[in-house]
Amino acid sequence: MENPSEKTPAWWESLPSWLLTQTAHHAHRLVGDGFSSVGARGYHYRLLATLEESGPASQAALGRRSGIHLSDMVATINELADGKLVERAPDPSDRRRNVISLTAAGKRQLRRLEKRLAECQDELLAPLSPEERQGLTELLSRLLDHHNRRTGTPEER
Amino acid sequence: MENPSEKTPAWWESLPSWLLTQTAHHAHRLVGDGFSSVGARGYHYRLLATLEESGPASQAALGRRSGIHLSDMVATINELADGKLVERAPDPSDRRRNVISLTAAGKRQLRRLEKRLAECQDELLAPLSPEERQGLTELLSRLLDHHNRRTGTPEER
DNA sequence: AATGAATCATTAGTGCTTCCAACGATTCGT
DNA sequence: ACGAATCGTTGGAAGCACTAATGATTCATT
Repeated sequence: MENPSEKTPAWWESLPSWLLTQTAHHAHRLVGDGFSSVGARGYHYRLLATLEESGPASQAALGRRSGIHLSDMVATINELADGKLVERAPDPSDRRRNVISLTAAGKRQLRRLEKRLAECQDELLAPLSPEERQGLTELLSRLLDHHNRRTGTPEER
Repeated sequence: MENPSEKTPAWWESLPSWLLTQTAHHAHRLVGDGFSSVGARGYHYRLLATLEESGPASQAALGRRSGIHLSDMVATINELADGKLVERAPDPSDRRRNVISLTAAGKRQLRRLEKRLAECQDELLAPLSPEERQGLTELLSRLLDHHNRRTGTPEER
């Protein structure tokens, strides 16, 4: 949707689902640009952040904790390992597994990404007052929780 | 993100950009399912709705008004024309153009889609009170407006 | 201990939406 | 009449999420 130049008073533009997806599109673009300005993308950040807070772990475990699909972990780790941000070593205690761990460079990259991310939040919410920001966050949390319960985390197993 | 089964207390999950994109993901899924239950998708709805409120027009004009990229209009119109929901006729006054118009069947389909769409809004906002729904809508509108001004509608020409 | 079930890493491929680049054909501006 | 702009079309890219299949390894049950 690069060019809504001609007056576009489409009535559907006031639907919550539209407002939500379009605003999210802007958010996604902001964050994506922020990440790519340091040569990364969303999956990279999520994996690095998960690694820091879980410590070294197998790809499958990291996938579960970060919400990244097993099959996408492979490429993500490959890319990060190419840049020496992450290390992949076989697990001696379980030869099916690789143990992934964060390098010092990876930690530095993570700091950069966190900084960008914080800037993006501010840019995203620029027109809102602090109270409004908190209100929005709370409403969205409730919605997300509700829908995650219904579909996302089926409490499986 | 099908499987966040293992406790996933990732701290980034409280960031507005995350809440926004994830909630939007649910919204998108809800609406997409609603549409596909009558054999359509988002672009179909947007084009049909735009056609009804603008009347017959060229593909380029419809693209501008609906926010659908020129290159995506082709496939969208092909699909709708296959189902006789829309008609594509050469414009005698400008041989570069096609004139696209809505058929009776297209109008009926539009009514169906609007119905689904309304149902989806309700499902999407289920956990919120009427006041909260309005508050959310207003906050999102402000955000969207702000960002559209900065990037979306460059007031070009 | 043996066997079937589950887990792990990997490859390959799908879908959706948005966008870009390029192309001929046609029309417009000057 | 000329170059510039517009129109339709094709083909491709990216990001995110997900599906299916495979071989290797480990686990759980009898």
